[in-house]
Amino acid sequence: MKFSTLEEFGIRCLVQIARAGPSGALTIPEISEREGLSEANVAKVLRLLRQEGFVVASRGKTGGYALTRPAEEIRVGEVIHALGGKLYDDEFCERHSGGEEVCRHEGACGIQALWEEVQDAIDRVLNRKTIADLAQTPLIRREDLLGGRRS
Amino acid sequence: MKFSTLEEFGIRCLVQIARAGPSGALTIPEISEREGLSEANVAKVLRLLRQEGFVVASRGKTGGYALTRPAEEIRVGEVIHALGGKLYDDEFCERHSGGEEVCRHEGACGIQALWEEVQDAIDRVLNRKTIADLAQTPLIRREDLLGGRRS
DNA sequence: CTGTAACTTGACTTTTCCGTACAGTTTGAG
DNA sequence: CTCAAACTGTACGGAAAAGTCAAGTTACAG
Ligand code: FES
Ligand code: FES
Repeated sequence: MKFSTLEEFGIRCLVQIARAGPSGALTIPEISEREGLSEANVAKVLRLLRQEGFVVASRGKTGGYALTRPAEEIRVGEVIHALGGKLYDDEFCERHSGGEEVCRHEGACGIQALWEEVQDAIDRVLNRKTIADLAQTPLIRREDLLGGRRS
Repeated sequence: MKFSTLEEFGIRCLVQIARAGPSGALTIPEISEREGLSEANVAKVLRLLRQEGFVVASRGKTGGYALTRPAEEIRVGEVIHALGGKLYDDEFCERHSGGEEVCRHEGACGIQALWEEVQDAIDRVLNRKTIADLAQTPLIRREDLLGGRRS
């Protein structure tokens, strides 16, 4: 299983904006440069984030994107959910018309139960992390990792 | 995020074979009919399952697929892992050449840590379920669900 | 005012993933 | 021996995702 690029890049962009400070903002070129993505691609992701209400854009020469809420209040799960949909939705079982009645709507499908369990496990992890948690990196420097022992 | 169809169908096929009993086997047309998938697609999935060592095929007029191990010993996580790869692998960070050193190999990347956490949560759920668990459905009948209260 | 730097939008191209088709090989029943 | 029923492998076409491009709008600096 894997995340879509929209989901991943969405998180990355929000984290970068969060690092600009509580009332700071970043432009598309800035985010592009810092995250190593093309400007066009960043623009596409940010458009979705704006439509979903996570960021606001100001136009013009001094424009940029800013968070609509404090980074501490944006749960990662929200973003993933808004950008990527669910693993198991209500239509899921409808798409299978297998010959066995038991795997349709009889409520006794092991696959269905397992999928929901996985979805819950993922959501639990994603919902207890916020963008702020990801934004405040420990900022370990290479020197600390290598030569921290002596000298 | 979502599972690939190979991952899902792989599980479904193994569950069907498991229901044929410990030493039973099923043919492609049988699985196809029971699971509601095309025969060509079932064949494709089973080929991978065979190459990964989960099933053995016997050819000829009385052929079919059987499990190589008891269903109780096949963990769902194994199958997903063999068919779909990992959410976060070692090359993951190499694919990002962002401008910030901190999100490359400095060991202080919040995204990387989160992804691993999600991967672990998924694996925990998938590894405590076996194909046998999914194969033995409670077989709840519609009457039990509706009129179990009286009469 | 004017020009530049930024956001906005839709369409387009590329890539990847799925499902299917088909031509082959094997095996056992009759 | 013959043939039908099964597996095996490759190759093709469509659909969805991912990424790109170009033309337009907005707003501030100067
Ligand atoms: S009933 Fe939904 S997957 Fe089986
Ligand atoms: S995602 Fe790997 S270092 Fe940031």
